[in-house]
Amino acid sequence: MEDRASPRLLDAERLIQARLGDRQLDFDSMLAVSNIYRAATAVRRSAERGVLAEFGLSWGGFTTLWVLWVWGEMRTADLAEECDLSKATLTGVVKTLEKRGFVERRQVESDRRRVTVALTDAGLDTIERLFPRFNRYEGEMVRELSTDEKQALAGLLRRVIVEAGEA
Amino acid sequence: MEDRASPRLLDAERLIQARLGDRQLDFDSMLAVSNIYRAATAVRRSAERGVLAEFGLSWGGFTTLWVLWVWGEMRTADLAEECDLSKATLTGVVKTLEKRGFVERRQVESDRRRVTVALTDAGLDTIERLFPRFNRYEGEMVRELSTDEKQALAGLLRRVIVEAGEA
DNA sequence: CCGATTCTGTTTGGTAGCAAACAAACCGGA
DNA sequence: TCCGGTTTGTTTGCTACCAAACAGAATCGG
Repeated sequence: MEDRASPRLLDAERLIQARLGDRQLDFDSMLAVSNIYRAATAVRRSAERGVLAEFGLSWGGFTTLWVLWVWGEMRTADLAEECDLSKATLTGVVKTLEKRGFVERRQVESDRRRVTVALTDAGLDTIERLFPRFNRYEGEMVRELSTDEKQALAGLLRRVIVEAGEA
Repeated sequence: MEDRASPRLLDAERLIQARLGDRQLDFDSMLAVSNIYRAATAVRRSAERGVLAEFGLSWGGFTTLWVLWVWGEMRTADLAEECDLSKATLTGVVKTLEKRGFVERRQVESDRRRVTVALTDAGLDTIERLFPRFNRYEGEMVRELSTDEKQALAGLLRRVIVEAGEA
């Protein structure tokens, strides 16, 4: 019942419960939220040290390439929105990707305030080679879960995203 | 059925599916992993802009205070481990918390390489006032979920943490 | 046209985060 | 006693990330 792959509680959780057990607190919500954060950190770290390191990309850099691949050339503001980054952060990420030769900036003729970002040939080649490997890695991160469980997880998280996104 | 609180897919997910639908990919795993990350970002951002901003604390700073509150005075290495940060990062976080007067470093007599970190009175006062509010905020982040769903979410994530933590 | 306002992306100034290099302290064997 | 090897926390050098301030460009009212 308490096997390695599916412990009822992590050790840390057990200790916290023991130390704070008599205080009045919303333990279920606390575990849900803190596990969201811990899982995200674990997943990101694992990806950056594994498949992304081989391509010299950070999580944010990968996300940006991925979005440009899916959506094509985009205005800076839309790209930031889609990558879930502030436009200030995106400026930096794009700068790094430009240095690596993966993307290029293009001035918009009709409105010279605007800038679009597009994949270069090298960037396209990279994301096309990288994405299948990244997707396989994603599968490994959740390989303990059945298809139904993956969908349930994504669905539960979706409701948290909607809720937290508004607050 | 497709109400705001519980959409089957986010808009972005729908678009990605439309654009990549004919490629061979593990869509379930992709959605699970990317929603983990998006949810964590949303939760962290919301907390930092809300309750944590009032106390001038980042997510990492809060975590550190919380761990010290639960566990008491700790060696640097154990604190980093428990906060899920590298020891290099922890040095910086502790430095910031020291500036704010929330924690203090103590040289260990028996082994002068070692340093422990402990809450100051101000730090203790802060975390005792902050934690109940933070916990209430956590409840709001997942208020759309029933108790069973919160536990299911935490349990599914726990298995991802174990898996990703090893890879 | 012209001035005020709005919009867009970048810069600034700060914290956070990591890996790798580092220095100091400890330890163990000769 | 001394000399390698190990452990511990910090420093260094880098990217990422944000909010707020900013500057240039567009736009709209008159």
